[in-house]
Amino acid sequence: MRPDAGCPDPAFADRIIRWQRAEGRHGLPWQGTRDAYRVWLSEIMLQQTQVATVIPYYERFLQRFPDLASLAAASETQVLELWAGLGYYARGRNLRLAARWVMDRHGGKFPSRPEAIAALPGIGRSTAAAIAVFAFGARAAILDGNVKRVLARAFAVPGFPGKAAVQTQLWDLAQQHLPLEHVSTYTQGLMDLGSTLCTRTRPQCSRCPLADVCLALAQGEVHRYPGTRPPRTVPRREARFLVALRGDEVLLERRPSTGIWGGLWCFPELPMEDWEPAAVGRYALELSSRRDLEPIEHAFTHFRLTLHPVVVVVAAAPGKRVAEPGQLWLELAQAGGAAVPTPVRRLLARLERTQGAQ
DNA sequence: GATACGTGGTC
DNA sequence: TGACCAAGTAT
Repeated sequence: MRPDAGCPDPAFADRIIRWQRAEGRHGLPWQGTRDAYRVWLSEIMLQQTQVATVIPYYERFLQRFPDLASLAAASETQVLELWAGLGYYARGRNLRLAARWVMDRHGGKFPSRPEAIAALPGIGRSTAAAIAVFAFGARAAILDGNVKRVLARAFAVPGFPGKAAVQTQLWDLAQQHLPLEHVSTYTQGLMDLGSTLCTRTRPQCSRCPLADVCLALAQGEVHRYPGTRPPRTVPRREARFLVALRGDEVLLERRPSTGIWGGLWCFPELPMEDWEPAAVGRYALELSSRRDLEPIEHAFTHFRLTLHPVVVVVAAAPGKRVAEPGQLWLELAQAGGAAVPTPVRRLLARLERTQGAQ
């Protein structure tokens, strides 16, 4: 690699490129293609989500929606059925919206300039750069969790990367050290380094290609970088789930697109106290029996939720077979494939077992 | 600038 | 058990 004014230290990139070729990951399902649709899909699924979790979702999604046009033609619920369990459901909703945007405004051709890519919903600076690099061979810097950790250690950048000032420094470093050539190998190498050697706990510095130049290692303070998040108290919330059974069917309701589990189908949420009038009034149910289930604990990043399911058995009303808009009577046997969040899926599976046993 | 947004793995 | 966090973005 020849010296370059735009790259103050080509040797840094060189170490990573050589290491990636010899020791990096090469067989991941989204590698070995420059199909922008596949690259894009993988980058969205990989946001805040580990590789091992993504792989089966990625394969299933591609089988069902093999190209951008098929995704653009899908309903939101169809997309969310394949996203269910992966989390951060705005990613799935935005993926579909972006596909329609590309069909309508770019004639079905995925944009190649990072600025145009970043204009699509669900795509920020880092994801846009990753797509531009891997699908179009662009020269652009990414900054994901792996890269933040590698750069914070290599250049001993103090502070929590969630803070804007720290993040700005890391973006500058990422931009400055971009090589002129082999950008995709370099980019993949940075991520591979962060995920296999330069890990949060127990980094394997003895095998690291940056060991000679890493400032954190020279200080003997690798564990201090990157800075840790300031402590936060996790609030607790409670919610009551109405599990309405009618024969072998259960009532689900589509959640608003804002807020937790947006756009997914879920048990209707009722007030914790005095829930029966709401159940009767809002859902026009005639309750013939009721039974409390064991509370369910569900932990999110930003709060803890205790769910209190109450099972009510509803008389089959021949005149009311059709659900209201936004409501759905689903056969328990079909629950496994529905666009429902994980705790709902678990509860549906439990119901199917107990109902089937009766 | 701070917070909302999921789930599963790790220690 | 609980804290922390992973191929971040939107508001």
